[in-house]
Amino acid sequence: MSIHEVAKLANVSIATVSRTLHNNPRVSPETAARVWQAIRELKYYPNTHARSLASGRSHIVGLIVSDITNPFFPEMVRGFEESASRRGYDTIIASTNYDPSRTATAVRRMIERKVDGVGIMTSEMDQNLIDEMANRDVPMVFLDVAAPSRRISNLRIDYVGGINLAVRHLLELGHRRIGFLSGPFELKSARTRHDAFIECLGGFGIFEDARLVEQGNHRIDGGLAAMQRLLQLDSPPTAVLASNDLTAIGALRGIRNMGLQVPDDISVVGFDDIDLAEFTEPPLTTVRLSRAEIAERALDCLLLNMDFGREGGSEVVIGTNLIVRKSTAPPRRKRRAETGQTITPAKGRARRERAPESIPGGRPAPR
Amino acid sequence: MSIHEVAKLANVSIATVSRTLHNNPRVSPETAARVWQAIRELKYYPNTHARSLASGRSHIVGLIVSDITNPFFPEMVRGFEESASRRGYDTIIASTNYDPSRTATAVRRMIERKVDGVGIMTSEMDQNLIDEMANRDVPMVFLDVAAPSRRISNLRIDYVGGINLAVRHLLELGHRRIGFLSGPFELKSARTRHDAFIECLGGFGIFEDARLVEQGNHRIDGGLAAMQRLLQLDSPPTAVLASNDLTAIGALRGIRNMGLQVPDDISVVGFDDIDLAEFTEPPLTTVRLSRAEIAERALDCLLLNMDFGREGGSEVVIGTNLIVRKSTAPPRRKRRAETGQTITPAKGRARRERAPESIPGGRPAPR
DNA sequence: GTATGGAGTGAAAAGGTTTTCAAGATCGAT
DNA sequence: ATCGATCTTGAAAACCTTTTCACTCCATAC
Repeated sequence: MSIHEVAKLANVSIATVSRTLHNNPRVSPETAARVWQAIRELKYYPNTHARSLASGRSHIVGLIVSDITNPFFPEMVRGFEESASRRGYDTIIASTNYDPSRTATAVRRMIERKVDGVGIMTSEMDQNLIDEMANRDVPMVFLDVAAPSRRISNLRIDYVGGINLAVRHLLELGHRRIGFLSGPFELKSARTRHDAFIECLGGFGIFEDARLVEQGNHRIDGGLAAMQRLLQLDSPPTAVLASNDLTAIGALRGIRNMGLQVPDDISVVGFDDIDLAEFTEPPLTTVRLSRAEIAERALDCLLLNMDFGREGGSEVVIGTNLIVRKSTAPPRRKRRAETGQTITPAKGRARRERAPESIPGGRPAPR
Repeated sequence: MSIHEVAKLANVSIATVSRTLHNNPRVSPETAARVWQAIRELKYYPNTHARSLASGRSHIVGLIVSDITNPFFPEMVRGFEESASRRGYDTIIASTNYDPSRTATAVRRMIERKVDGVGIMTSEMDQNLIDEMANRDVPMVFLDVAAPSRRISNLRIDYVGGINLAVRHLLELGHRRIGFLSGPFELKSARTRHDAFIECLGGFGIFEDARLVEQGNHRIDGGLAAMQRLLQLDSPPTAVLASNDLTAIGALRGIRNMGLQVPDDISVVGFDDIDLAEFTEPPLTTVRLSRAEIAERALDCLLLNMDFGREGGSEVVIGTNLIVRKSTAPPRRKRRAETGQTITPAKGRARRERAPESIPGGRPAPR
């Protein structure tokens, strides 16, 4: 059943039906009413394929993520799909699983579907594939990858700001020996976070100590293992910052496995604020990075670059802020758990940097 | 750039190009070679919209889930997208967020895109919408909703089997007072799981005790609250089975908050085996329900119903199995935590059913 | 009474592919 | 040499919509 039957029933031409469907003001109210009536009567749904073919716009946006199974992504996917839907676009999704061949397939599919834009939320993307799309004038938006260029926008995450907040928070609590649990260095986003950490520490006048950085894999098991290595040091850190929340959760576990307590023995700060962070034991202090905002901005960028043939891509900064929960506290203070459980004394480890000097340029610790 | 340019370059008609693209055996090898060469040379990608329009098949499948943010779904989405992609289909996704209007929109979009099939992984779906699709002969596959019918398949999850395994496991450990943390009864899937539990208990000759069932919301907070209510009972259960893992995780937390230990004071069993279950504290014993399998079978059903115009839908049973981790143990036995922590004695609560009678029809408890 | 202009509508082309039907070429058999 | 069968190819219709252009009315202005 097509526009023709509607036209026949409403006793108009198909052109008029089409115009009516698009609320074109040039069709008279009476005619429009008749047409809508016919549409309802026949339960007519326009054929998007014909539509795309004729108009050249598919009203589909693509979303490529590296691993939808990583808790960071579902919230983003949902936001993206929601935003897109609200603006009249359908979302076709691809989870590449870090596999280049799957990524290539995904790109091919996007091109074949003539997507009106694509969000690329994985940093591991072959330049050839990007070019392939660029050549076809597909607007793209990346997450923290490169400078914007023709029809290519970039969402720049304010890692430095977020990590600064986290580090300052720890410094204010009195920590001086702060460890970092990085992600896998193959991942650009992991490197960026790590570099921000080092830079930030430098900014506070604290020298880098390579032993305090351990590499995880952005998953729980990696965080656990990395934390265990850190705890093996002669003088382990009194606080650690993790490259993402999953890593932090692993760290929480690693610390508990050693018979230590968070935050009394060691403070832990995560990054991302995934849904789960609120529910860890103890609830995780973490740097929040709003996935909904990322999604929304991504769509903004895409639409901007397709609706007006505006050539230049934009760069928009995604802010971060610190969510203080229960996994951070001043160093070396013991306190009783609310449940009344007896506390295991931290097994005698050498500690240093006990002196609560004031933070360079900061205010005194809150307690 | 279209099939025409390829045709011109290869010096054949567009019909031949089309045939070549589909590996139609009636085009001679030499011609085919020439055509492929031209395709490569021009980097030609077929236009799927034209293709869909002409052929009537869109090679798109839809996937409707209730909330992609629920950890149960991402793994399924990934599996679905992967399976679909492997078979040459793109996936358009919709997360309805339990909102009927969003669901309606989703269905409308699916119809307009002329999806070749749709997986409906939310039990809350208006019959009108289903009819709308059925009238258009869209193959559908549901997760545990109704009996199969014309072009509608159903994946039946063996809840009863899984819950039986769990209950038997607990009985064998010596538990007799087993609580149930249900999901919200508005959700059909929650009711199904609850009913299976009651039925199963009956099968083992244990009477239902309504006080041992508390309702959560299939999320962590709901599980926590429900568990707290359960612990308020004069004689709380020695083990609880949760309607899903998130609820179980909440229960874990609720139990710990009361100063009790899992599994020493109370055993907890989850349902689903989400990725996270392996990483809870302690690791969660749970009934595994493979999302990858669900996804794969869903596609199977869909393809079956579209490729051959096979009218009848299928019903396929998705198996479940028990993954025993560390959250279950015999009741009332104290043991020291490996960490050497002092154990808080369970605050003097009345307990019953201590007698380790043998399980009706079961073998003796393993220890 | 004739231009002028705008509003409302329809006819038809265009968009890129699949698919049917027909035709030409080639080959083997008679 | 002719007929028929088989293989290969091309022409053209069909899929459903958007969009341009042109046309008809009708009202207004001169």
